[in-house]
Amino acid sequence: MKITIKDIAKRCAVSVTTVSMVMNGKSDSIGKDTIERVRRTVAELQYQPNAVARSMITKRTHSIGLVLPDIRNPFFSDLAKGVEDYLNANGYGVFLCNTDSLMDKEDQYIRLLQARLSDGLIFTTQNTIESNPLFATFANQAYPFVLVERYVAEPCGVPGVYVDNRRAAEEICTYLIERGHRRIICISGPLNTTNARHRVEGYRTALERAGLSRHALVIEGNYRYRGGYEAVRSLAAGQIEGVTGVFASNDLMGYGAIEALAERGYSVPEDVSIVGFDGISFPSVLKPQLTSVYLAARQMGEKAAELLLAIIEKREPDTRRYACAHAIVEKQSVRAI
Amino acid sequence: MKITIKDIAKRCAVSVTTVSMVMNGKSDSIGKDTIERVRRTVAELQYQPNAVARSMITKRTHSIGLVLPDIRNPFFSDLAKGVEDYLNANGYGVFLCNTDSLMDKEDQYIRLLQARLSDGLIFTTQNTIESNPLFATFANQAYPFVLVERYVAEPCGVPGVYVDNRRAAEEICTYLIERGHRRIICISGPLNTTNARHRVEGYRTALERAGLSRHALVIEGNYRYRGGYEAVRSLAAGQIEGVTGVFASNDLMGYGAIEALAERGYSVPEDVSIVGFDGISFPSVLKPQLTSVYLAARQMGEKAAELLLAIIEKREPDTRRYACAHAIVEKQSVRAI
DNA sequence: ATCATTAAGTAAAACGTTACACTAAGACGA
DNA sequence: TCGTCTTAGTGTAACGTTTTACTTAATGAT
Repeated sequence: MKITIKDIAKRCAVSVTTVSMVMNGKSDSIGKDTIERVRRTVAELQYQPNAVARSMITKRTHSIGLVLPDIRNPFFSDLAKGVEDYLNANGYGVFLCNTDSLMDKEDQYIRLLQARLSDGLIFTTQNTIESNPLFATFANQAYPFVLVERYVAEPCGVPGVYVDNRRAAEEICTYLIERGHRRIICISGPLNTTNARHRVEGYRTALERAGLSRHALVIEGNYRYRGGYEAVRSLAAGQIEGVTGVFASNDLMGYGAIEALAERGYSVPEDVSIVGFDGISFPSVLKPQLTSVYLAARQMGEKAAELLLAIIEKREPDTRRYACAHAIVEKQSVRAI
Repeated sequence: MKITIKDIAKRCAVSVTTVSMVMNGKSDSIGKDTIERVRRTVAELQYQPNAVARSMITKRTHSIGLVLPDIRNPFFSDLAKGVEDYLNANGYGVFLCNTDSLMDKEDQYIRLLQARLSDGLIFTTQNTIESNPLFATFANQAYPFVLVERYVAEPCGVPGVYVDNRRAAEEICTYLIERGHRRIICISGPLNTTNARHRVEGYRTALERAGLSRHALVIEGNYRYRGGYEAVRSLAAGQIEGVTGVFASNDLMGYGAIEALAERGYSVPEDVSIVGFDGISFPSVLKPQLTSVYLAARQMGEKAAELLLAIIEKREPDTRRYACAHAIVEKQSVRAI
């Protein structure tokens, strides 16, 4: 039999209220010796308050949900580590939810978490957030949640941690242009996500400014290794002819592109230069690694966790948005021509 | 106001019992039309049973804890994905707990999970499990848990998913020996963990059989990139002279070793061959990747989850141990001499 | 006409806490 | 002596379910 607060109360010949107060540090009006007696009994019987019963009253579970496409993507495992570190340090637990970028798995998870056990949600889904009807539900119920690296149409005022994808993409593409590249193609993320669209916009802006718009070519990918590989394979000979630069909307696709390029006889960076986006890191002896826009996934996770906790603890909605800095990190995938 | 079972009952003019029964499919003795009426009202008001209240009675939270050193290590994120996929498909949630290989963080987490919200635990900690007093606690309370890739002294009969580390290590070292290597050193994991010790034993056995014991040299690492790097740096010139083979107890350390070797002027695999252990995977265009013992982390996770669920659902202890297959996968880090 | 059986429910206890509104006893000042 | 304060608590409702044992009305068999 699991031991309960009543057992402690009985042993100490006090009321359960007293024990509860001692346990929760609300012992202003409890005598020194009583406190001591309760403490000793608790230690002796190894009493642990039943958190479920406590949640029943407090309406708090001290756990939150982290919804992301796939923990195996280093970007997300970094992010998850940031979230978990921050929340753990603050007494919260983290529910891990991989959606595999599937809309229904995502919906299912959200409902589950909301109904079940979580005080809030951190969201990094790949899906088109704008169209998700659950958003309205959240807003109505004032259910705390924070977005990471995903946008929603402005009117919503959804709190979150964001990157200036337009600008970052423009910068990294300009970086290629400054190194003499003229024909640059873009492998984008799923175009139903706002962040993918913004990255494409940045790409277009950079080309436009340099008067290279006529060479613009966007191939839609899926943010996966295989997607980058397929994107390059799908190119007609005429489309790839003369291309010296590739902008991949995330690093994983960039690596996939390198593989497909190699199969077609182009080596990186000798024949074609590639830049990526998100800056996931691998053991540094592995080569070639992508020159990329580094996104500080871990810090983003920490910031998101901080924001969510603030919302949960204030018990009122918040619409803050944190911009997350980005920086170009040079590796071995670009050659100046 | 969150809507409750009472609201539904009132609207339908039935008792809460009836609603509860309909919700839980125990509707053998409820009329067709009543069921229909309740269902419609539930859908209409978007009622979701409060899982905390339910847990109060059923003593089940339908969530489990996954305790591991660091989700950013690809071995663990693969494993986590396996765990999560299986459990999610079976209606369970997963609490993610990174211990950073710190004993106190681990203890803290275990207590938290046990008291709080989880029906069981999956354990992949780096720590010396044998000495953890919590083990006794588990056994006494019959708290369901499963170990993955960690051993405990036999008498305990702890259920889990295991690899035959001795044999696998012996095999991969023999693989090196067969390719002509004579002077092979070993970078081990923390020697207070059983799996690290077993891998060292396998290494020693392989050398012994080939009559090479006099060349045996074990340097203790920590299963991290940096640890492998430092291990090689710590070698005296005389110790590294003539070495042509390195057995790293996990891949991350193997990559770290490559970096340190490069700094000392040895290239892999031309001057020194390296084999790893666990077979974590990176985008395949990155080179050189380690020839390693592939461990099927994801399947191990799935199997562990399956085992845990079986234990939880049977409500009785289990001592099954699953052996997990291993296989040598050849990449680019070994040269025959 | 009576009894047993079945179908369709219901009332209330229980789960283990916390929160709220009380109280009893003593001290202190006037 | 009375009234007020303070100290050190206490009793009980409430949280939202599930579970158990019970009820009622209709039906069918004898």
